[in-house]
Amino acid sequence: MNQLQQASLHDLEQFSMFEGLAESLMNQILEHSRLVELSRGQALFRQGETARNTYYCISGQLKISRSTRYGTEKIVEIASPGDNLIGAMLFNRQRRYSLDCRAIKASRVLSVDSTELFKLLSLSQPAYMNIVQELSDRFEALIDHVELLSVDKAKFRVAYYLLDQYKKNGRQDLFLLDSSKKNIASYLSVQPETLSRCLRSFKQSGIADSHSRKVKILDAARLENMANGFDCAA
Amino acid sequence: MNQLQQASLHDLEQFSMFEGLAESLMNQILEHSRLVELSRGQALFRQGETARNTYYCISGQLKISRSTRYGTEKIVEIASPGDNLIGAMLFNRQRRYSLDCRAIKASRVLSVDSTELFKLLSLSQPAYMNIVQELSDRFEALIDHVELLSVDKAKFRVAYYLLDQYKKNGRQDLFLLDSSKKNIASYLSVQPETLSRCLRSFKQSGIADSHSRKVKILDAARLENMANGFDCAA
DNA sequence: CCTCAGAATTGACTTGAATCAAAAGTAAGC
DNA sequence: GCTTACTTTTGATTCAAGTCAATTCTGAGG
Repeated sequence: MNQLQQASLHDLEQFSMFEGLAESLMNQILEHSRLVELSRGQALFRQGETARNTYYCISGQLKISRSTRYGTEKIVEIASPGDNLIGAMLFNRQRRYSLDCRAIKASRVLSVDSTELFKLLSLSQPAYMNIVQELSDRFEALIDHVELLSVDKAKFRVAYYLLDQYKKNGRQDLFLLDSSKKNIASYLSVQPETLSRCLRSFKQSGIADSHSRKVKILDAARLENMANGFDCAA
Repeated sequence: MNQLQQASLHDLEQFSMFEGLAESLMNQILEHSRLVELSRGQALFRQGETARNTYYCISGQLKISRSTRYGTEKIVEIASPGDNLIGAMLFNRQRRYSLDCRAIKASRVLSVDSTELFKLLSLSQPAYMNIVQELSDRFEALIDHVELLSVDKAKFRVAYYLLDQYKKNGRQDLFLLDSSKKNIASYLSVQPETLSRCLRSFKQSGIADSHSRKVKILDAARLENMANGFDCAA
């Protein structure tokens, strides 16, 4: 975990949490910020550790996961540039990280001292709204994930995921999966074998073609049906 | 949905979100509060509706659930007196409720105008910390729930739930389930039949006895093992 | 450009939870 | 206290997903 030079205003500006803040405040935040570089596979923080810093992904990709009491790893989110690392944004009573964070690719991360950050943000009305907004949005995304996990059919979950990625890529027929299938399987709480078989089944029934990380949506309407739990026959 | 008289300071004081606030602020909040009474089965709000109010459970019991796109209902939380109704606490970008809320028993609820509440709370440093704290805690509880749902063995989920209830009841051997088994099954994302069979299996293997809502923990150590994914043979 | 560990696929098999159906038990509201 | 609707239990069956094992593929790093 390599520490770099001081962060710049430009680094801060790309995160919605810092939107609309006075420049003087931004500069104060900057004083408690630094950039951190991670190589592939390196851990940024582990669940249970004292939560000293709040992190934001500048470049690369990181996975945020829970080490379950069953010894397995459940990926809760795959963070890309522009995302804040949710595991580190929370202020639980014990001031400990409740999730693991590890770089999937070589990554650069903005690190801000949590105590100082909250002290500064609490002085500013827009900053306060940003935090509440961010937490609310994250909460809501997690509720959506709970809904997804409550569906017992793997095919529906995979369809929903593909549809989601399709929408995120501006409904381009052709796009790339944002992570390895192993990670996606963990995110969807299915086994990699099951994900593989689902994708094959989509290929056979002409819904979506896939090869390594490339995905081609062939029939968006049917994919949508599948994601909504219809079209069980496919 | 019957509207009652003005709420009192005493009604507000039992919620952690209002802890440590100046009395003048509390009185201002009170001006935008009212009490609402619900009979069994009545809806308080539905997902998609404009989120005008923030609600707190004073008495009774309410279920907070997501109507899934598969047409099923997934209970996210069962709220008891002292809980705020999480579905109504969020400020998502669309200002809409993202969950359903319905009374399980006849209930009394404190309703506060969201816009005014946030305006008032944002002026106070302790109030700001309370909100962030509350959201963080809720988020973390939801992460725990995601971990639970990621376990595919129903027996482990049920064991975890029983253990959780056991702890919440001060490790008393004998306690009552806080809701119907149908609701608990929905919360655990299993079918009622499966829950029933799990409980029977615990009875047969001498881990926990149960009869209607009464539960008696017979072997807490084995229950803990089961909740942690061991003791598969039982 | 090669090498090699990890990722992905595929097949065979097992298991456990969903589903359907029917009976028994509860408790809410009159 | 009765009635009735709903909840819970139980059994039989089905089928989807996990598991295990073996092979192929891929891409990260030297």
